[in-house]
Amino acid sequence: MVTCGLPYANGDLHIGHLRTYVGGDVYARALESLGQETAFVCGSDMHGTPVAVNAEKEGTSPEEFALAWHEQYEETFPRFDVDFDNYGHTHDATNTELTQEFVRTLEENGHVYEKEIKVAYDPEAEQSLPDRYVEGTCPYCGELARGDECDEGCGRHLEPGEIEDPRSSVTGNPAEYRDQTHKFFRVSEFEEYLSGFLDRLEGTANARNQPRGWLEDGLRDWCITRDMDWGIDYPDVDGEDPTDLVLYVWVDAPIEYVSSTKQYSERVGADEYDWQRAWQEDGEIVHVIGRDIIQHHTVFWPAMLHGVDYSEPRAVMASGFMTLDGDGFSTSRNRAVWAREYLDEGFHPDLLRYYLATNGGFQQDVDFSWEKFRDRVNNELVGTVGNFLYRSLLFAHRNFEGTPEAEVSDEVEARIEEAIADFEAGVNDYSVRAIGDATVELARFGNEYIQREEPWNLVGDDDEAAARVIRDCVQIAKAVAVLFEPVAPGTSEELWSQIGEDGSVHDVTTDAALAAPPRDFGAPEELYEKIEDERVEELNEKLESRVAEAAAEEDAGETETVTDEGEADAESVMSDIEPVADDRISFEEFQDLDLRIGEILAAEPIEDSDKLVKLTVDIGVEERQIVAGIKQLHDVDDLPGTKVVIVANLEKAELFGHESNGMLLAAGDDADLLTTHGDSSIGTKIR
RNA sequence: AGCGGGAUGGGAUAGCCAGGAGAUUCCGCCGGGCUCAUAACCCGGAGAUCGGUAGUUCAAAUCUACUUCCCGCUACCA
Repeated sequence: MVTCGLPYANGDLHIGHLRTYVGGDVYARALESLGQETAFVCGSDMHGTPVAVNAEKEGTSPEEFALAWHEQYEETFPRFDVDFDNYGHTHDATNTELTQEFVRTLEENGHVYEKEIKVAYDPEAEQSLPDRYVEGTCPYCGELARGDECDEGCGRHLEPGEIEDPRSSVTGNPAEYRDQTHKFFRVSEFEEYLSGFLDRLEGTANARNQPRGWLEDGLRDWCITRDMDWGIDYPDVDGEDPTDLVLYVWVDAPIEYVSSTKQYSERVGADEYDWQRAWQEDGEIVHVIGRDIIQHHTVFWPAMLHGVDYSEPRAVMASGFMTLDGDGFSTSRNRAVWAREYLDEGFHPDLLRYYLATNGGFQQDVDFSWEKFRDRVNNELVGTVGNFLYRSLLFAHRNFEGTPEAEVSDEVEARIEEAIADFEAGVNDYSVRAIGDATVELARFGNEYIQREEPWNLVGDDDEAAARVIRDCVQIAKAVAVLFEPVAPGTSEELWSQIGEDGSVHDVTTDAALAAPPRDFGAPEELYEKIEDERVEELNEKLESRVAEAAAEEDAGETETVTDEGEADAESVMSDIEPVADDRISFEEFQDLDLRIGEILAAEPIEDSDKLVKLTVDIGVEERQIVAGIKQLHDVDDLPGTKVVIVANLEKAELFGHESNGMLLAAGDDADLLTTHGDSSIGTKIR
């Protein structure tokens, strides 16, 4: 039983997200290759306040909003060969019913109680304000804080009602507190159980260790209801509806793992896969998640499972995050490589799968850059794996029209067995990386072997010896197809048919790696293609200009329409003037800035852009081309002759295809240009 | 503040749980070979006292304690 953390139906998928899904898919496929009965399920996470709020912003219903994203995910995963046996969503009937059943059982077993708590309420908008929809002053450190946590200041968790001067982060209205009865899950009584559970838990070290500290601090009971419309209704208990609240999103989200398995079971029949056996009897459950949701999968979720007498997870594999050229992905700054963008660029999914699966330990953070991507594809997939396969199979085809009549040597048989053992060890260690590396190392051996045996010198001289060598190489090629299937399902399938095999490599087990290949096959084709340097440059330029453009738009004060986060918006509601940054810079750091007086010589608007203007600026020592987001705010024809202040040593950027070599300083949304009052000459340094 | 993860030749990484010849792989560098193959592949070499200190041990990258520096989490970002 393998599951992947549910994607939250609130935005596009980028390749950082894919790390978890590719990891889960590789792991599930590898289990199947080892002959294990496996179900691999997932679904979209539809509920929660961000979906409700973003739907409202777009003027649509939460259901419609979430479903649109759900459909996109459902379509995207298969394109990366992430092949779930079932992909559902938390709002479907199966999950709604099962979630309510879970909660009813928890109630029956005495794990839930009611408690009156203070809830923030916006009297003007007539709505209650759950979680982070409240902002105010932290009672401990006096910093601006969210309703549930002092995120900027001391980091303390805040109980409802604690925060001072509460305001709605949506409307800015002052909030008041009202008493409301909520349901609480008695997590605290599971402490002992969970402590034992963590001792038994397998998977990555971060997932096993991180929750320990939390447990030692003592668990707080968990409020499992929210006062909003979007979500799964709190179920009837004893025939009565005890509350008109909905369940907290983290209650119904993990239950989707079970629901999705149930749907799979119902589709293929319980003989084929029995969800109840998997979840309530002797199933071995492996959760593959991102490391940000470790707590939910190692504390709340096992407690819930235990509370309803289901099986506990055997392992949690928590992936590290991804960075892009060393910095974090940022959806709001459009600094990301999007899943669909990758495919639109025409890259084979196997290339990214290989990179994500083997570029570092699963729990390690991994950096992505197009350069690194190119290097690994060209050196390892093309140079090592692809080259070995192509040279071997081409040689076999030309000289023997397929697999030569000969026995596999003991050496090669032993080496393939070793690769299978490595593969299996990777599965047992929850190491996606080891699973992938086992095959690449086998191919590396293949290259050494063919080089050492030099069959090209044997042909015509000692055909029998040549036949033996090539027979070995074809066997290695077949083993590569079988063992590389989890990481590279698409190219492995191609390879499988290249060596003349019928059926699908997805259906065979690792035993097939040692079985004889078909006698005849045709000329092979190259499985992997090199990525050229120009291509990498192109991709980097695209990324840079996109980021620069997003930054320029933000500078121009156009963030309102950007759908995500909402937190940036919230701040502007609180106050029109940004507070002065707490972090002071040193005088030396200030001196790093090369600020100069310049004069605009020429200005022309950039086509297709709302606000960008291309300027030629004289900065004394030279003339510079600078692109600035000021078109709407100034009459472009009036700009020449204006003295401005520019940052001369800012790194170059490309915006809308135009190089910008420096930055113009301007104040606020109106792009009020900075200039001088005296007669400082052009090129004067500002200090 | 607490907790988690990390620190390994110039760069990037494996090994650590189950201690054992001065350590993996990829890139880069130097030299050689081969010519079947996608200017690819193979062989050899230079280069690291495995963040630091102290300990356990016949033996420490690996275990223990302390310490420095990065990254993250702390209850809704994969």
